[in-house]
Amino acid sequence: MIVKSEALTSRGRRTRAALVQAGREAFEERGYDAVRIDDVCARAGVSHGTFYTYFGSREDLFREVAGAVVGEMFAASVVGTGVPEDPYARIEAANLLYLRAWASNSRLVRMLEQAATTDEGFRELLLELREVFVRRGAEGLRRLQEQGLADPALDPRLTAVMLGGMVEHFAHVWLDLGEQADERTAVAMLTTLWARAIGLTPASIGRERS
Amino acid sequence: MIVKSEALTSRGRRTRAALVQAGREAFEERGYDAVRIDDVCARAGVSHGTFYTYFGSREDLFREVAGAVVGEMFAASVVGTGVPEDPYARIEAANLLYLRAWASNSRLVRMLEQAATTDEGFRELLLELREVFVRRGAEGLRRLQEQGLADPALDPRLTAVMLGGMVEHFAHVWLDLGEQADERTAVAMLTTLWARAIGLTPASIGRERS
Amino acid sequence: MIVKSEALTSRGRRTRAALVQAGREAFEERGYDAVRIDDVCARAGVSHGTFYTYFGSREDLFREVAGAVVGEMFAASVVGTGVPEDPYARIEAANLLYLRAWASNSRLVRMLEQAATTDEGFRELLLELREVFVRRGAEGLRRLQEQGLADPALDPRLTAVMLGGMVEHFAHVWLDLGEQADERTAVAMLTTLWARAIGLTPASIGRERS
Amino acid sequence: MIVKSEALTSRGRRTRAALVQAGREAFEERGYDAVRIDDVCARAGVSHGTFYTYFGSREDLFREVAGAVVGEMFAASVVGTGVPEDPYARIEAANLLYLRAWASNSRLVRMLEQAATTDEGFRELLLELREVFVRRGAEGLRRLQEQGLADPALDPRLTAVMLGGMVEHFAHVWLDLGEQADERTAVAMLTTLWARAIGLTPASIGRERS
DNA sequence: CATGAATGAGGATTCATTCAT
DNA sequence: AATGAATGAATCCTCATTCAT
Repeated sequence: MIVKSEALTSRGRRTRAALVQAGREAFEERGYDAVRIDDVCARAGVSHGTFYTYFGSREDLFREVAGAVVGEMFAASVVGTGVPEDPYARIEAANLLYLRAWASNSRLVRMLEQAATTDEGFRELLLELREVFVRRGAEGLRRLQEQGLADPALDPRLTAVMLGGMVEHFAHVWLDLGEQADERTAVAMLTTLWARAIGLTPASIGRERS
Repeated sequence: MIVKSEALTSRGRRTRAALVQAGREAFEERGYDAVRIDDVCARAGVSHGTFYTYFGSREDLFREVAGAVVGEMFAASVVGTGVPEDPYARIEAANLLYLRAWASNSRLVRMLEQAATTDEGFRELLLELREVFVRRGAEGLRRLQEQGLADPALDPRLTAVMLGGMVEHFAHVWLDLGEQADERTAVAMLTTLWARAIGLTPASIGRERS
Repeated sequence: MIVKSEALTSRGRRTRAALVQAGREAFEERGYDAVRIDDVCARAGVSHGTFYTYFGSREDLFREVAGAVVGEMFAASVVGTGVPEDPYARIEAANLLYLRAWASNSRLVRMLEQAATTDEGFRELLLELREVFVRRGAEGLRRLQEQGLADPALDPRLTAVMLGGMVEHFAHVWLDLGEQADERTAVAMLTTLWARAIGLTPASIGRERS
Repeated sequence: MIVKSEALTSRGRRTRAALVQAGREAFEERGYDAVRIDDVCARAGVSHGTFYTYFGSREDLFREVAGAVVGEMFAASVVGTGVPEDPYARIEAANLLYLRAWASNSRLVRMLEQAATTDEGFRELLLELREVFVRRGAEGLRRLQEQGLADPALDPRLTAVMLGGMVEHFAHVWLDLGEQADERTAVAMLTTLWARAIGLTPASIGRERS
């Protein structure tokens, strides 16, 4: 079902936003299947009837929440101004953003993964999300290859999938499974492994620890 | 309450095994929350009353299934006889086993991850599973470092977590999300990235494509 | 509580009429119990809050619609000018009007019947409706009996109830249940059966097929 | 959904029958739309969960009830042994059965009519029910025509539809709408009208009041 | 041991109705 | 007059679990 959102008064918009926010928190805390619609309503301070004014089902709400999360991750992944010139530093900056983006939404993304196994729409959203990060990684590598700074034999996409996966997965074991590490060390390590894996040339690597 | 196999007649043992098998298939196909006890019983060809002769709840059954899966993965992760001497080939062999082990149980492991967010017992099982692979990776790296074949500055455990995560995660995107790659290429790529990341010395890398 | 038209502005009268019309269509199409107040409002192009400005409930609305339908049927049942002198032709003309009147409101009349099982008010309206047709039929028969053209032994009311029922019921099976017949044939047949049943004398019947 | 009825134990059969009986009474008393599943369960003395062991929905239950009613009407419509030889008496006997069959199930048949407007399955059941009575009437007429006792010009089916409708409809107004008449008078009247309408020859009619 | 009938807590959903704007 | 957001009573339906046979 299509999420209802057209033509709302400001009061309506507020209520709707409260439901989305409450839903997001509930999903985070309890996981998709444990969330009861009445929980969300109680959290948002509305009656359960009101829920159905804005959403047709829990899935509808999750669609909305997932969309918002993906949007935020897109926004967060954009390397802002002041990109360093040094390739190594650039990889490091990207990894920091990458790690944070996935870490701060770890639970919801995994719920999206779960939903994707059942629902085609969620699957597409998930693939779209991954694609953004994969593409960014692949393009970064291609640029380095063109500059003669990285191994030209590597397939950019597959490399990006694998190394990106390393970052994503680390975000998960780090935050969800309690693997001990401080962020600085983690990012440094991920960057070292990434840089070496793509064969970033010694000239750059030389600056690694300076 | 799980009735253990030991106390059962052979008929009982057969029924129990049928339930575990049916449960495993059902979990694989539909995901934890979507599995109804009746589904499992129908698949096993027993009445739902019988289920409670052997298991106290769906969670009990899943515990059993998860235990079996983890056991299989342990077994599968053991590099058998005829380990190559060449470090690169050894990494490659390990990666192949690693990839296959995770790929063939991807769905169930992710269910275990999900269950781990709620249930302490499952969390421990999951950590135990990961630990086996992390340890194996860390020890391999430590040996290479001792032999002077890998960068001695790398923290073995963290490196193993990250590079192991790369393999695990690739298994997931490859099989569950449809990322295109054939196994041979994937393993070669994972091995290249892994070897370079740990700074496997040129001597070995030189043999990479021979 | 029904707000009557008299106290309304012209805008109000228009809105009210739109609701009645929309309700009539909705009842026709979906049946009493399946009609939601929101359906009616949507069809009338007003918000559901507005409904309660004019009607207190769905039943109120149906009361209005039923009243309008009954009124139309009364009007339609009046044999207009140019009544034929020939008794047979007169019966035929009446049957045609009768058939059309019931056929064109078949669904709503049956809803009224349904409503009548529960609600005394609807029951009275229904009885009133039937009474008009029964009386007309009974009077027609009495006149023929007085003229010596019909069997004087027949009880006029009971005869009218039964033969009128034949027409009503045929209207239903013809239009609602798909019994095949063209209007001309149906009316001819109903008239033949009616005329013979009351023993319309040969003098008249002789003209039947001329 | 298909009604579940296969492979029941005797206890199950008893429970199921209790639900059907309770449903029948509830439908009779309150009408389809007013029947709550819990009402039926309370009446049958079972919990509402049990209802769903045997039926998937209220509609399913009604299907069953309607089927039973139609079956009974079929059985009741069969003119038993000792059929009179006299055509008039035969029509009278048939009308008595006809009237009783429809009168005793008037409410449920009208519910079936209502259901038929929405559901194809119910429509077919209704048409089947009508067809049995229509055919019986048409065949009776055809026999009389062959024996030269009834007007050979009448279309047997259409005549049966119309005169049968007269009986059906009278059953309704008599029992549901309170039209005053005792059964004996009603049957005599229906028979007189029916016999005359088909032009039953004076020879037979002569015996009418003997 | 196995069966399957019965139970009822739990949760989803609808929709008539109210009311502040 | 009209709006549409909010409400919550009323129902439906599922499914884990118990228990007599």
